[in-house]
Amino acid sequence: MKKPVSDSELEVLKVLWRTPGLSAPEIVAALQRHCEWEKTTIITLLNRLVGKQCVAREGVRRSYRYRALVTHDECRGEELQNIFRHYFEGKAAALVSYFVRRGELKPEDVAEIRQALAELEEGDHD
Amino acid sequence: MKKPVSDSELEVLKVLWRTPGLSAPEIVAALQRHCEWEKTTIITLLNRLVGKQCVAREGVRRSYRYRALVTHDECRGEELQNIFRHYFEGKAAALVSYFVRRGELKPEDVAEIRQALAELEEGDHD
DNA sequence: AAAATTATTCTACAAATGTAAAATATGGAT
DNA sequence: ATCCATATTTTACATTTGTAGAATAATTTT
Repeated sequence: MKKPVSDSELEVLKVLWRTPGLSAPEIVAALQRHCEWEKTTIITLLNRLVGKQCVAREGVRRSYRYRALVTHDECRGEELQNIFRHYFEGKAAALVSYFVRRGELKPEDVAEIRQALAELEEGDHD
Repeated sequence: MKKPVSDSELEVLKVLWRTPGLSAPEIVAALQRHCEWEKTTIITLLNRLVGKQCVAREGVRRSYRYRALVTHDECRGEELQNIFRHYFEGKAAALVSYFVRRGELKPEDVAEIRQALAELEEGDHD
């Protein structure tokens, strides 16, 4: 059971997914371009991620480097699994139908989904 | 901004979605058929839901009746919106692609999704 | 070397969540 | 009227999350 990544922690992870190997100050800088968090807030989140083994820290004091130990997809997976089990009894189709019902799909989305499904069946032969 | 419903609270809500107007003891009984929670735990959750105005309580002491004030879909919406914004930048197609990539879609799912998309385009003319 | 700057750790604290025991109130049985 | 069973409220307490100030350590500048 992976520890869950909280919403705030996720923001930090996103930075590391984009650019692995950043230092804490670099992460802080990157995040502060878009949000209002204090430096220490961000570092707390970073450390919590290290504690959860979602991020690894390497190097020596004053020049630590961080990189994500969980992938974007893995993380989404965790959360989706959750909502999925709780709300859709694990049925992906129910989830998609849900979006369809709510009219949240734009024409491009529909096209893209069709595309994805088609590719799925491509590789499906035998 | 609706207050979010926690995972445990959700279980209680589910019971009320299935059968509106139950009393606390009835809710307890229903839940205990599937889980291990103590009576007081369940009632705490119920009260928190009332506090969040997700459940209404009516009647007089010793025979209160409860019913959900939020729908299944509304609740899913909240959570999905969230994960959605956080992980898929709000793109439903990205969500579907995700499932496709992970091979989580069974043939029935694919069929169901196609179906749903088709219906969507039906109603779409003009 | 002392001072200033910067990186990192510690400590803090409120709100939310998961979980439930203890206390109390009330209706029904005797 | 008293006691018992049951319904409801209070209180509790650990953990997680969001948020950050205070303290400390290490490096650079003067």
